[in-house]
Order: sequence, then C-alpha cells, then structure tokens
Amino acid sequence: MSTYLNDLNPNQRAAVEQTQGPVMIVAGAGSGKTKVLTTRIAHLLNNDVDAFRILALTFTNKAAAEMKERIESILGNNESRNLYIGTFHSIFARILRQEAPKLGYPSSFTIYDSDDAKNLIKTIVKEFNLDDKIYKTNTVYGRISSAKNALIPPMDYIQDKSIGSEDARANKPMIGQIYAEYSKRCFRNGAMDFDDLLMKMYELLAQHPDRLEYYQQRFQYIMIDEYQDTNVAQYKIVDMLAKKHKNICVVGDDAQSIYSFRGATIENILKFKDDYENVKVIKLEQNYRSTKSIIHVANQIIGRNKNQIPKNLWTDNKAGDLIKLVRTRTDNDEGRYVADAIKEQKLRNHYDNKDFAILYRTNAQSRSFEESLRKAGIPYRIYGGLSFYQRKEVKDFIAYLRVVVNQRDEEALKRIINYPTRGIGKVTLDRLALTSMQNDVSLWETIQNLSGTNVSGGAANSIQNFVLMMRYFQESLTSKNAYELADEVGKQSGIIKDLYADKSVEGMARYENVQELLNSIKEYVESPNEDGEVEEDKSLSTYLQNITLLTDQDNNNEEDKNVVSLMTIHGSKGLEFKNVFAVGLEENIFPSAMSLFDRESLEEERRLFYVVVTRAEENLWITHSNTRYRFGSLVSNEPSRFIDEIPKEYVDMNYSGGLSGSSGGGFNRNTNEFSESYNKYDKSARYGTSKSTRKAIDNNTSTTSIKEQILQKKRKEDFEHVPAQNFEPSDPDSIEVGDRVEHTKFGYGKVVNIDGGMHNRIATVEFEKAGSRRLMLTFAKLSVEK
DNA sequence: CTTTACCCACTTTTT
DNA sequence: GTGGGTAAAG
Repeated sequence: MSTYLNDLNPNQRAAVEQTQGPVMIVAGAGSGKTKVLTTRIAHLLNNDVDAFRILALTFTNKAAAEMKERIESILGNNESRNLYIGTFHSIFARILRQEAPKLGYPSSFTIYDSDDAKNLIKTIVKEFNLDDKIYKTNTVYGRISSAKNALIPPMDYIQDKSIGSEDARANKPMIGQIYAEYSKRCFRNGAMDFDDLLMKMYELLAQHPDRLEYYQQRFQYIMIDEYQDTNVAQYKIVDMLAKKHKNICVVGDDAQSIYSFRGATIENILKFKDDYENVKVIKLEQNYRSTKSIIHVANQIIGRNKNQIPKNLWTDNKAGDLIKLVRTRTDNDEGRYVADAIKEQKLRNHYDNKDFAILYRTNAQSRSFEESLRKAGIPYRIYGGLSFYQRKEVKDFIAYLRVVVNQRDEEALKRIINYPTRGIGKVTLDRLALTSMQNDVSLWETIQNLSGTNVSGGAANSIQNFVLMMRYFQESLTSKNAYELADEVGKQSGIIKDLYADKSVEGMARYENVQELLNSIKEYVESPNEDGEVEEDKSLSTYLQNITLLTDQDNNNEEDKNVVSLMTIHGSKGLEFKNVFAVGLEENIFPSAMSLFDRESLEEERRLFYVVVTRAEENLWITHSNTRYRFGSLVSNEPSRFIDEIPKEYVDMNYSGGLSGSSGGGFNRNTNEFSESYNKYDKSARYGTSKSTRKAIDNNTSTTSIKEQILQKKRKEDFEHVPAQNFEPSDPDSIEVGDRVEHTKFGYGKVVNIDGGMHNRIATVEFEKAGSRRLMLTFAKLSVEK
C-alpha cells in the first residue's frame, strides 16, 4: 500500500479518496490544496485509471507545471506523461489544433495575443472611419472579450436589445459591427485570440456531437483548480465534458476570487451544488502555511466582506510576530526601506533571498524596488510585466516566423513587411490595404500579384523581393528544423544586421534579446520532448505552437532560483514566502481607483488584500508612502483603508524603529492622522468580526503568547522620547563601541557592540528606557554625545 | 520614403 | 517616465 495517503489530514484524505462523482473542495488559503489535487491524481493513477482519461485544468502555466512536477515526484515514474494537465487555454489550444479543420481553421492557426488583437481592432476602427477617441481600443477589446467569455457570438451581440442599448448609451453603437468584422478577419487570417480558444472549444463541442461524445469518453475524470475564477465559457465547456461520467472535482476558495475583471463569476462555485446531484462538499480549513497572527489578521479582513461561503481558517503553527507597518516619505524611500529590511533580515535570521517576496498591486510599481535591490546587490527576479515574448524586437522576429508558418497571419505580416525598412511605406501599405478590402482577400494574397494595385516602381520591386524571400523561407519549412530556419530568417531578413548596427545600450539589449530567442529555439530543437505527445517534430510550426501561450517564467534557470521575487498580487496567488512585503498600500492604488465606486469591486480588492496577507508564512510587512511618482508627476496618497481594517493589536507600528526620523518609516505618533483612522476603526470594530472568525480566535490555543507580545509592545510604547532641539544624526561611520548616543525615538543609550560589514554595520545599543536594540547604522539616525 | 521631434495617453489585475 | 502615433523636415 502506498504511503502518500498517510501524509494527509482526514479531510484532505477524504478529498483524495472520493474519486467518483461530483466533488467540491472548498480550500482555504494554505490548506494544502495543490497537495490534495496532485495526490488525488496520483491516487487515480494508482488505482488503474488510465492517464489518458484524466484532465486537470489550471489558470496559470506556473500552477500546471507545479502540479506536473509534484505528481511525478509522488509517482516516481513518468506515467504522468500522458496526463492532460495545463491551463484552460493551452489544453484547448492543443485540442483545437487537432480539430481545427472541423471549424474551418488550419491546424497551424496562429494565436493572437492581446497586442495583436488590439492592433486589428485599431485597424478596423480606422477602416470604419470611426472616431478612435470614442472607440478606444481597450474599451472595444474589453467589450468583445466579455462577449466571448459569455459565449455571445457577433450576430447575437448585434441582435441583443439590452447589449445594443447599453452600447448606445455609451455612445458606441458600432461595437457589434466591429466585433463582427473582427471575428471575420481573425478567421480569414487563420488566427484565434485568447478568448477564441475558449469560445471555439465550446462551439466544437456544441456543434459536433461526435466530438462531444469523443471527449466525454476520453476525459472520464476532470479536475479544476481555482474554480472560483472560471467564467461562463469555461464553465459551460467543463459542464458539457463532465455531463456523461460526472467525475468532476472542483477546487476553489471564494475568498480568493480575484478575476472578475476577466469575466470570472463567483456564481459558478456557488451554484455547483445545484448543477449535479449528490455533490460531496469537503472543506479544508487547516492552514499549514502561516503564523497565527497572519491567519487571524486574514480572517478579520475577509470577515468584512458580505458575500462569502462561511468557513473557519485556523492553524496549529506558532503565534509568530506582529504585522510590521511602515510608512515612508517617497516611493524611493519605500524601495530603499524594503531592500534594507531584506538585508537586515538575512543577517539576523539567516534567510535566503528566495524567502522574500515583494508584492504590489500594479506592475508599474516594480521600478523603485528594482532600483533599490540592484543598488543593494540583492539578486531578484520580476515575474510578469512585459514578458520576454512581448518585447518589440522579439515580437518582430517571431512575426517573421509566424508569417512563414501561416501567411494569412496579417498582424504579423504588417509588423514585418517594412522591418527592417525596405522602402514599403505608409502610402504603399494603405493602397494595399484598400485593394485587399475591395477584393476581400488577405494582404498576403494582394501582394502576390501587384498588377491590380496602383503600387509600382521601387515599392513594387521591394514587395516582390520580400515575397520571394518569404516564399524561400516557406519552402524550407519541412526540410529545416526550427533553429536552422530561424537562423536563416535572422540572417536573410537583415534583422540581425539591423539590430547589431545599433550600439546604444538599449540597442545592444535588443540584439541580445534576439540572440537569446535564437538560443531558446536551439534549446527547443535539441531538448527531448516532454510534452507527452509522441512527436519528434522539431519544425518551426510546432515550436510556435509551443511558445504562443507561454507568457513568461518558463526559464527556470538554476541560478535564478535563490532570488527575491517581485510580482503583482494576482501573480502571487498560489505561492508562499517566508517574508512578504505588501507594498503601496495606498488609496487609489490598493484599493485601485477604479474599484472605489461599487461595493462588489471593492470587495474584490479586499479579497486581493486577503490573498497578499495569506502569502506570508512568517513575516508580513505592509508599506505605504506619503508621496510617489505616477504618470511622471508627484502625487500624495492617503494610507489604504485596508490598513485600518487590520486589528490594531496585531500591528507593530514601531517596527521600523531605526527608520523613524525625518526620512519617514513607521507612524510618527506626533502626526495624529494615524490615531484618527484608528479611532474610526474602533467604532466599527464590532462589525468587522464575523462569527466564524471569532470562533477561530477562541480556538487559538496560544493566543496568550500573542497577548504577551502585545503587552511587550505596549511597554515599549510607555516611554516617549523627545529629541533634543539641536538633534543632528552623526556620520554612521564615526560611531564606535562605547559611545553614548541619542536616538530620536529610543532616547539615550550606550553602544555595546558593532558587527556586520563595511556598509551595513549593525550596532547593539543598550538604551536607558527602550532596552537593548540592534540598529543598522546606515539609517538609524544616531547622534553621538560629545 | 525615412528619420526626427514632439505629443499623448497610459496604470489595474492575466491567458 | 515611457512607448507609440503623428506631423514636419530631410
């Protein structure tokens, strides 16, 4: 008998062993959800279920990769190769490649990312002679995307009265027409966008009963991670697939639903029980990740939300430290503070770089942290943001490859037809576009034969040469592997030469990026297939199919492992870190300015706050800055309302001790702003504590030690030092053991020891009232008594 | 036709 | 502060 079941608690084990019938697992943060899912799959395999019969869907590549890895390590063999584990998008893309002809698409269809999609929309808006101030690309794209995620095709969209009046009210009555044209063009270009991967999958199953039958039969066991984040399309597809065998297991946590902007509807998890008969509901409520303090704070926060499934998250872990609250003066100070704190923690508690994460609400906030970490010599990695494949030079190069594989891919063709510049300018392109539109053919077809166009002379000549070159590439498509062909493209097209010629810093970086792309293609060609597909095909087309849905974070270099992680809170879902810095806790940033108007989106922001708090295993810092640069100008933001929602007895305002002083850090109790917001909080405190969270506190056996901490903190606060009027910090390098020093907050004391290196000297100071403290001299602001 | 110089809109969050 | 788009200059 296998031992893997013994590692599970009773509820986890029940979830694993309940393999038949519909199961809903409500899994709180850190309750071992991934462990349950992976063990469950291993258990199925162990009980003679064929890997081919199992489908497991996740939302991110990261989650899918982790599941695969963990199943392999449980099984100790590569039986998992035949499993279908992946994101909704990548699994459906794989199926759609095989079924493409049924839908009229080529199996080598291109996948448009949102940039491609937006460019196409922009083109259409222009062709329709619409005002792009009214028909903003992002808005139109958003409308189309939501329609697709709700499985509304263009004709239904146009005919739907309520949608029509909604668009009319917004003064955008033509969106339906744009949507129709957009779909037509995607189809003609042999391209699907992200949303099509869902919608076309649905159409395949809905319109082809034999395919539905086939996939129902094939996927007898279906598991879905993060079910609270599914949208209507995902829901419908899964529902159809599972209808026959009804062995469907969904895992989710309504408290962590943070993707409604992408069409996710919390309804799906709430109504699951109505969709199937005899649904087994299993709750996982024991948290194995975080300290009691963190869990308590998290429960308090989420307790403020109205809409939720009642649950009681608890932990047996130690009480842990209080939440460290830090205010800084500027965003750069915030960056510096975090870098210094990481340095200090590493020295003091022997943490590795990988034990730290800096989590922010928007990608744009990463800059100040990048800068400070670089200066401090701390290695880091930014996840998300502009991924490698989205960089202009990489996209340009890939555009060549895309056209070689699929000539109809018009977005790619437009990128490269005059890159590097070959004398095919705007006027020429406009003429070509016009002819294409009149004849209703693709741009590629138009440029095959220029006789019907009014393009001539140098431009016509260039186009002919371009066409010849692309045809030449296409001829090698089957004879050359991906790397050989890509290398050829780089050289013949002139891209490499063009990039090499630019000797500026950015230009060199671009050149290196393209070289890196070529390297990765080479690696792809030389590495064995681990996809589970039995294909030794290393052609360019298979390569492209493999990368389009890879956003980033796939290059898990060993050397990259022990680094500080920077990412958005959305990106951090499912991950855990010993030390978490939740940064930029300011009104208009977090909660986002967009969310302040209605309760629902504010609650979603609060769930997001819940997510970031529950990422932390041991220590959680919450930082915010008085001022920061946004859109290039200085703005000042109020502290986030979420800060007030943390029970104040769990907050250590003095944590930043050494940082207090003019450079900010911690709450200065002389500014009454903070106590005001606390008074506000006190009045509403009762409403904040739900029954379930209160129970969690009562169950908390070692609250005493937390109380003890709170008492200690109170004692610390009992003294108040007013610095001398002429207080001026001394040069940190001049401070020696034995000096009598004054600190702005801790008062007078004596330096008893100094350790640490040249630029991060740490002094141990015995203060008369504040006791013994270890302070980093670079920012402690100590004045030596003469 | 290409390069340069300004202007603007941009910041939620992801596949 | 950036990147893309447009208008004028080369």
